[in-house]
Amino acid sequence: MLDIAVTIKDVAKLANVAPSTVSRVIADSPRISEATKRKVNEAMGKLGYHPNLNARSLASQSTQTIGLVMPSSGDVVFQNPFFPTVLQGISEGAHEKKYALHMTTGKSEKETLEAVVEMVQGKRVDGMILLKSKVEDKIISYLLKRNFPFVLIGKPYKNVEEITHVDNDNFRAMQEATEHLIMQGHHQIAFIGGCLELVVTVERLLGYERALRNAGIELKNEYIIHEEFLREGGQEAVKELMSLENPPTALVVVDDFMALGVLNTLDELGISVPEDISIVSFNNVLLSEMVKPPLTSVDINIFDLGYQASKNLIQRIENSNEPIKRIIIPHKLIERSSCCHLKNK
Amino acid sequence: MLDIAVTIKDVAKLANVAPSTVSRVIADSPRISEATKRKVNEAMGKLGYHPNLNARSLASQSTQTIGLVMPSSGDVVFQNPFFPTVLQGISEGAHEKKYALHMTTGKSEKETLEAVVEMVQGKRVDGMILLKSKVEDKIISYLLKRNFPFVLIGKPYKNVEEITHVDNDNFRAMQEATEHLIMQGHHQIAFIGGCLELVVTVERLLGYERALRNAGIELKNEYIIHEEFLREGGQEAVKELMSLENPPTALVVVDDFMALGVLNTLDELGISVPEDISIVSFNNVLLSEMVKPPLTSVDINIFDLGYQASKNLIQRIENSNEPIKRIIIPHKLIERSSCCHLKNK
DNA sequence: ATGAAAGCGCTAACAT
DNA sequence: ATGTTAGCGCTTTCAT
Repeated sequence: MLDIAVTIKDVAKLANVAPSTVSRVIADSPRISEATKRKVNEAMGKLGYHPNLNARSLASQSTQTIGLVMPSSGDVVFQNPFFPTVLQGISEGAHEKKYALHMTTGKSEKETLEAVVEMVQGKRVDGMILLKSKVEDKIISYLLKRNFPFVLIGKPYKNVEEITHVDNDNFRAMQEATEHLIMQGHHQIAFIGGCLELVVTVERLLGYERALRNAGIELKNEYIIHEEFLREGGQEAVKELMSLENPPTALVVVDDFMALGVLNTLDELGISVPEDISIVSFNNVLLSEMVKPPLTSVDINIFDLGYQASKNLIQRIENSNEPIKRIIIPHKLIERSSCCHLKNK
Repeated sequence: MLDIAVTIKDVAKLANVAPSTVSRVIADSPRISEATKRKVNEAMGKLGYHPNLNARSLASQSTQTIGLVMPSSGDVVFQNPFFPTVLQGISEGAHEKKYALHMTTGKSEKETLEAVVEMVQGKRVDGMILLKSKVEDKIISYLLKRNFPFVLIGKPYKNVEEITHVDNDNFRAMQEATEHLIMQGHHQIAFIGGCLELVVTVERLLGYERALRNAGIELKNEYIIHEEFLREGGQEAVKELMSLENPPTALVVVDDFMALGVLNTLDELGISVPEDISIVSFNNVLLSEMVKPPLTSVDINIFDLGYQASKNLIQRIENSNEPIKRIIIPHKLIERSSCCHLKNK
């Protein structure tokens, strides 16, 4: 590799100043005369100088970089537009403050923790963004113990008061989605959600239950389904659900992609949406308006989740007195054609 | 931030050896006695030592990191599973060799180039992966000029012999897709593709034309459409196409998401797939099997595109004599229900 | 097999 | 306003 490796010394020599002066010009220090600034800048231009960021990071103990752990290859989340969209938001927020992103993957929980330790203690990043919290989260414990800046996207399972996090009000979002169906006359509403170890699932389930209780509707266990699906497993679940003695007339589904799977299964069963059954789903990704019927979906503003995460992380990085925050990103029910009033029988 | 910053010196002191010895143990140098290795490892464990990677990078002139420029927020590619999937592949390949990823975004071409220069000259990365090549690509020129290791995903517009790239045989892939339709009796086949400035579009268009020519079918300009769509623009295009005097009986579409848009427009027009018109699309993302009708789609193995890119980049990084390569990832036509034999009239 | 010492290229006190 | 100098924490000759 061609590498003329121009250093600060070369610039200093050419401009006839000390290396520290060059350093100050780079940092745009106020106490350098305009004259020498010009002189130095000229020299930098001539030599095609670019600072060695490793050296800078080493000396200044800061990297202008945010760390991220990607979901591992096998993870379902990858099939889903959530990850790219939140990444886009994170990237945007970082870019605005001239921060870069540093990412690694972990295939197991153990590997993931190691990756985080390497980033943190290896001093590769100034802060971290966590994409989900697990019930007993070692990464969070680790970061908390070291008092290392991080923000969580989602709601922490514990230590809520000590963790800056950006999240939706998933409880209310789901409550409102359910109420939307109730107002359309539905009483038999089933819940189709993901893994119960994820805090978001728990919150939404609670919101669903609250809406039913408020309306004086009895909760039924058979109406609650947890599936990773996007795949076969879910089909069975839906079939069972629909062959109950009293099948639901409406469904809340926690993800548009899942909803698409449900849609297909219903179609196979000869059940039509929204005539026979109404559906509200979540995320409002592009897909939801392209599918048939277009899905009524709760927009949780995924991009903003990421954007606020990096923005607030950087604030915390640059000011260690920044208080712990909980940032709630607004959601909005987008009505399309997958719901309708229950026909009176 | 709590930071006890254990350094190599602390370990050395505790183990009663010189810092250089510790360094050798970390590098697992063969000329250190097993005894001291044990001693040093023990000391590292006791102190919770982790090497400072910036210091290491500075001293060793290597980062074990791969650079990447993300498509900017506005970019269409973000709406599409291509990016996350290829990223997943890249990440997997990097992870296997213990490389991390470093990413930034650029909002304009100028910013993007600056981001690359910062990574390269700032010595933040050992090599780069480029996600697309433009016709006159300044980034490629820059990397080539500096002789900096990089691999391109896609086909270079020029300097093909000097650039390691991983790509599909897009010409053949599209030729085969078109031939598939021809074998089903279709003669009136339209092409719906993206921006002509992307090399991939050009290649596929050529493959389409070749297939038609080989079959002695006349090419019609009205049958060729270029749209970014996923959105309104495309709808119009499809409507015009279908109101031609001789509308096509089959469509090749370069992307599953686009195909979904087309499907919707056709539905509005009361045209049914595959009865009235057949469709072959590209990418074979999860969506294509969930949509109705399930799409016949060319699987281009997006994950592998990314995986091979990082794998080969790392080979090049670790051995500067590694030859320039062209890696062709196989494609495969996955037949589903969006195509059928043309009914004889 | 191990130690001593000189950098890697930068920042930041401290001097002037 | 600018120069001098001492690190940041590691790797790597060169000694021994």
